[in-house]
Amino acid sequence: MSKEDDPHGQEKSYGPLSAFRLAAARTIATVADLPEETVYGLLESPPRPDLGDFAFPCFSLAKTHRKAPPMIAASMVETLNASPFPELITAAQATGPYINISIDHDRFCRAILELVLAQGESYGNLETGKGKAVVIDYSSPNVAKPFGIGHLRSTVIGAALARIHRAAGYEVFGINHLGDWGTQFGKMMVACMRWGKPGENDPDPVKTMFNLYVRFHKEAESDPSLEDEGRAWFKKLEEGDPEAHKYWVLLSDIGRTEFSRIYDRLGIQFEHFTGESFYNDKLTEMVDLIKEKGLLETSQDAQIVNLEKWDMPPALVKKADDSSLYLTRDLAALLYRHRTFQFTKALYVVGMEQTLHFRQLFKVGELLGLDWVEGCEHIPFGLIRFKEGRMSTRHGKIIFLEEVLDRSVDLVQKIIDEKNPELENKEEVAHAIGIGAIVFNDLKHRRLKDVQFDWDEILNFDGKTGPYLQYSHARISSILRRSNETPTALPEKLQLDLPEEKDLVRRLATFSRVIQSAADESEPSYVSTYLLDLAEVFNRYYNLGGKNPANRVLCEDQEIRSSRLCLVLSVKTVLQKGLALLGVKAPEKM
RNA sequence: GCGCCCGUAGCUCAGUCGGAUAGAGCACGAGUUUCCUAAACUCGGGGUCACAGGUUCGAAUCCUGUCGGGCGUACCA
Repeated sequence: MSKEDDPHGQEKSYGPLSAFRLAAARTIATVADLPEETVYGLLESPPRPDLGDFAFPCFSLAKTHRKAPPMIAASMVETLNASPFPELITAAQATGPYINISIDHDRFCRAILELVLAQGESYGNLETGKGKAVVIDYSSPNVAKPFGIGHLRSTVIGAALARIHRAAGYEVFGINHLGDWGTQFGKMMVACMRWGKPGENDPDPVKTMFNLYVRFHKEAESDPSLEDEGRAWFKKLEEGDPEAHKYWVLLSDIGRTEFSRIYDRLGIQFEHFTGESFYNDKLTEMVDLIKEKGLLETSQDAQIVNLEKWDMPPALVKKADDSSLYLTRDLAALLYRHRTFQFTKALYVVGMEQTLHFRQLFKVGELLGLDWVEGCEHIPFGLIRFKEGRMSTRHGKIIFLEEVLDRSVDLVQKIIDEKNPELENKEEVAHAIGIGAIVFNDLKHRRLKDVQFDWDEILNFDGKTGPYLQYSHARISSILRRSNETPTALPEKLQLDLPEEKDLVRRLATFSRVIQSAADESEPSYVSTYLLDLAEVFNRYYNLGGKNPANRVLCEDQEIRSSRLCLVLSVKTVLQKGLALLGVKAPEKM
């Protein structure tokens, strides 16, 4: 219960809501005979908005008061009602074991909407990360393989985390730790030499590489000497063999070109595009350091760090043939990154199957006495699987990301032609929605869950999807266009009396907290879920106008109309901002 | 074998630092458009929160065990 020791910190994290929460806590504290901070920490949200804005559970008082919680609640509310409420508080009522506090609705709406209108797209931003640098290693595809749907996860989760951390005030360095080094490169060289490398005029060099990759692994099953040959060529590459280097340039260029095109489509930019090869000249220093600390051992001709004490298999630093491994390069990268960026946090957005690798990596860092390794964290995520089982590039069982994007955009194109054929810049919108649907689909579930690839589901644009959010945004844009006015300030008297309106404002108020927890837990889906809830309330609200024109935003009464315009503009701002955090565009029309 | 992750409606999931009647979407059935974009909205059926113990005033949530699925477990990344 040490959380309550820091009311200031909490005040910050509740954002614009904190003043009201504090007032509620103060109110309860007077009758509960508890410190204000304790009450502040215990406050909950009632399950239904009509019950009130803050709920105080009386269970914990049962022992000291020697009474049943509902009776405590009732008698405390009686006391509260006997004298006038403090500022910002309008009502207290006992419902079972809870005291529900209602806050000053007008002041609340005014405070929130004023803030959103004033801050615009920076609404929700925090300063918790101010002065801190965070390094995010994400996407990091293997150059020798095509970009499959499986790579989408690291890419979009990492990109979202980069934006979310920026919104939380951090300085972010996104790094694409391209897999452009390692044994698999030697294997690709062997494949090229045996079966022909992608030529200069190859229309689809990626496809050619993919075929070579699959063929190599198929033939290696019956001829294991291929593997040895691959390892030998990688060793040559590391030793600076010119022929090996030539192949390396050819292959990594093909990969880089392909990936750049995909990142463009996804709207992702990296601060650093430094692959594993970048650390080739930094490996010696790393190995020397390990040796210096007396951690290096020779085992079965390989150089290792023994991690038996920590119930882990040994960390392999050098292979028997003295060439480097994934871990060697990651250790070098770790050192380099801290030196270069002085990070407080370093996130590795890499699949869950590599958990052991990162445990070993961080443990070796710790053994080397690098105390800052504490700030390093593996951010794992679940696999994308077929219904029939695992995807495997080696066996050619893969779905290309570009195919998914293409099909999605095509389908959106068709839907637009059907629903809104007059739409200008159709292609641009189709791109925004088609890509957005795929990206959002990947970010709407909690990271750790395995996801099953299903064409029907990924190309479904109804319900809890990216297009649903974009559609809500477009609806608001349409209202604002028709209104012929852009609200810049709140009207004298803010009139938002529908329960849906209050609900919307309440949700707007929690946006910064959502960003905070998404950053703290590296969980972009918090933002997705939040946006879906917000849009759902908005759409319900919007549909009220279908039955009764007085409930429309663009209603007769000028004052109500202005109030509602401010509200929906705020909702639009948050939708747009939230989608932007996830890497999804929000078109004005669709 | 051991380690990590997951198990909530037919399907996909939210809810998980314990709290009020376990919520959505998809699919299925029935409705809503002379009126702010029907990619929307409303209503309906549908649940032993994998199972068994334990802690607690209170457990989908915490602990232990069992079962089921996934991943990993030295020269791949």
